[in-house]
Amino acid sequence: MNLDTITIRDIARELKLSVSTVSKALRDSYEISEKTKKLVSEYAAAHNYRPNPIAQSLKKGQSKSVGIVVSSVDNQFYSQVINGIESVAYKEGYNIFITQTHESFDLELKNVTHLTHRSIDGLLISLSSETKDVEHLQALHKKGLPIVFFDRVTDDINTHKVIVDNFNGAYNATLHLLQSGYKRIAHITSPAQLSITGGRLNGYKQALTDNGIAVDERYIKYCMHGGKDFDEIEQAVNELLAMKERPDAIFTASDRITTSVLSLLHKNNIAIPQQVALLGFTNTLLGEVLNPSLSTVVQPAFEIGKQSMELLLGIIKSKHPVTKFETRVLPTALFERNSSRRS
Amino acid sequence: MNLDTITIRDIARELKLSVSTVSKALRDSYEISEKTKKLVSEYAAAHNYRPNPIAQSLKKGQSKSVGIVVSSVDNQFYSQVINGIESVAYKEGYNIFITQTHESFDLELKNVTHLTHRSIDGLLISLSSETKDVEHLQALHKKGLPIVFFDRVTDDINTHKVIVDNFNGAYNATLHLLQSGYKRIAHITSPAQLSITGGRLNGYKQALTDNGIAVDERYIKYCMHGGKDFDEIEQAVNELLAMKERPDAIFTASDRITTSVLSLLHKNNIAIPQQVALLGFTNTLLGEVLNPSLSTVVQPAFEIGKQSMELLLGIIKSKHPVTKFETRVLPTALFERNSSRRS
DNA sequence: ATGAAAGCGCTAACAC
DNA sequence: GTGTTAGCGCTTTCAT
Repeated sequence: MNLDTITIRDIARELKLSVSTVSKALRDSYEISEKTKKLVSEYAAAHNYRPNPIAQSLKKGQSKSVGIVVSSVDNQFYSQVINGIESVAYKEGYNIFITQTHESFDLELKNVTHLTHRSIDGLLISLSSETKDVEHLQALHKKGLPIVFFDRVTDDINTHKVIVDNFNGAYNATLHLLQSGYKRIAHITSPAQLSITGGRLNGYKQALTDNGIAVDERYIKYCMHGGKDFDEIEQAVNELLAMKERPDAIFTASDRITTSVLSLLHKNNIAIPQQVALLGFTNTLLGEVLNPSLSTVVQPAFEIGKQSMELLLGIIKSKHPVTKFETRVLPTALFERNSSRRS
Repeated sequence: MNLDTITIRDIARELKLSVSTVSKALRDSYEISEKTKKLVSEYAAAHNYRPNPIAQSLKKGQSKSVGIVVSSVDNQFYSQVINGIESVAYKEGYNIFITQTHESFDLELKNVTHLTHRSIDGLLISLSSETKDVEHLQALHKKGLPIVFFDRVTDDINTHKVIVDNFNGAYNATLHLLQSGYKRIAHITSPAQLSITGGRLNGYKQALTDNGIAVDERYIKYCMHGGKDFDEIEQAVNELLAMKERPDAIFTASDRITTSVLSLLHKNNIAIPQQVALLGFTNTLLGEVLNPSLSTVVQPAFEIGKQSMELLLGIIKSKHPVTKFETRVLPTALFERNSSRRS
């Protein structure tokens, strides 16, 4: 739809000037007399002129917009990250476009393609849980599109990244469960190819071995769709509950998985933490008021978004190609509540 | 950024054809021979040609994109609505841009302006809680921008709307509290100017008077920022708790308010429902596992999004200006759980 | 200080 | 069946 009724051409015609003079006057060029500038800007204001950003983008190849790709905004962690991104974007006059992959590689590809073709100046992305191959992003990166990864990153592309200390977050969480007296600690996590999975898994394993407990692979369950499918989480929980040596605690590795496991334990009438304790990564604001109050590993989501956008703007605004990149690792916070109370 | 290295011009040069022939071949025009079409499309595929939608938009004044404006994606209701919108948008080849107002009129204006200037074909919007004047939308509507309102609508613009039956949702909720034995039922709601506020307030009042209970205005609290500010909700709760005739139940009118009130009652060590019962509008998936399990009025959020997008596409695709509009009113569902159990 | 004109990538009248 | 050309709204040399 073309809603901008008045164009630079209209102004030129009315004021008996050329389009270029009007364009320059509007952009406050030194070539134009103050008198003309005043004339033009007043006419423009009076007629509510707005430059057409589509035409500007086409011409300048720059859009003052950045794209965001997350798996789902229906997730406190990502919505908080987005708020952090917005906090710096708006301040700098950038607009953002939010898209969701729903953990699908195809949708990730589609969204990234659409965003880049609508001329974004940069991309902020957390990979879908299906994504194994990042060639689509590699290609864009090589063409010079500024990209910053957060949360779920890839080693295959050298650019800025903002993540949390997944290893220590998981280590401390598992340690807390051990210190609370739990011995058979299960772990339900995302697909192995996700960057976050490895760090959290290793932290969990290390805490066990450091405390003289052997890692039992039967206690480790992967949700291939990153928790998008309630069914796969249910299957994991059911398998754990059916074990002869049933785990006495579950450590969950992502937002959706954590809250879903809580629901499933309720559904199965499992007393928490008496029969099975629960502690997991989640940024829900409701930890305190869940039944029982939920022990959580919380990520500084707003800060992740803020720093990601700052780094992205650094690349966008840089005069020279950026070749030196950094990976920021932020700390997580452990909230010990009743779901992991000493049994 | 211009990332589309290969353009229609490049293809034309390589194949020794004109740009228009290539353009037509790509668009499968009847004027072009099969042989040429094949040649062009194969070359395009081989070189990963993608049309530049910016240029297409500029030319055609059409973008195959729609904009969404909600107060915050950090809200289960809106994120579910968005999923509903996406479900039909993707099927029809449309992309969506999500923006947030954070209940600010200024941000609403800014987002709407940005979206329309980036050439969207239509707008789906739920008003911010600050919005009293809809002139900015009125102007776009008059210029012919297809708009569909959902959730928080306005009477001042005649277009399609998708809402829920707020009156009956609130009536039935209040009735349930009355039937459970509660007598002094407070109501915490959004600002009075929001469309949803009136319906819910009236349903609440009607249920009281139908049951011989006089409406007491001191029991009705408005949160001027729609629950965005935790502080204003806290103040409302504190005022209610400090009353000599303290309410024995609270009926809350929106997602954020409901969960915040639950947190606040916990914080004040109020036994739910023994001291104060709680029931409210919310689309949280965690109702069952809250402490106590939370009685809720749930909206068909996905369906709201789906129908809104269908109606919007109806306007977009219509050959003639649409003048006959409808308002769809969907039912809410009441889930009776422990927070409103008979005391 | 101002204007003419080219061009961003594409589409579509209108030629040939 | 294919090519030429103008133009979407804007910016930007390059003239004047």
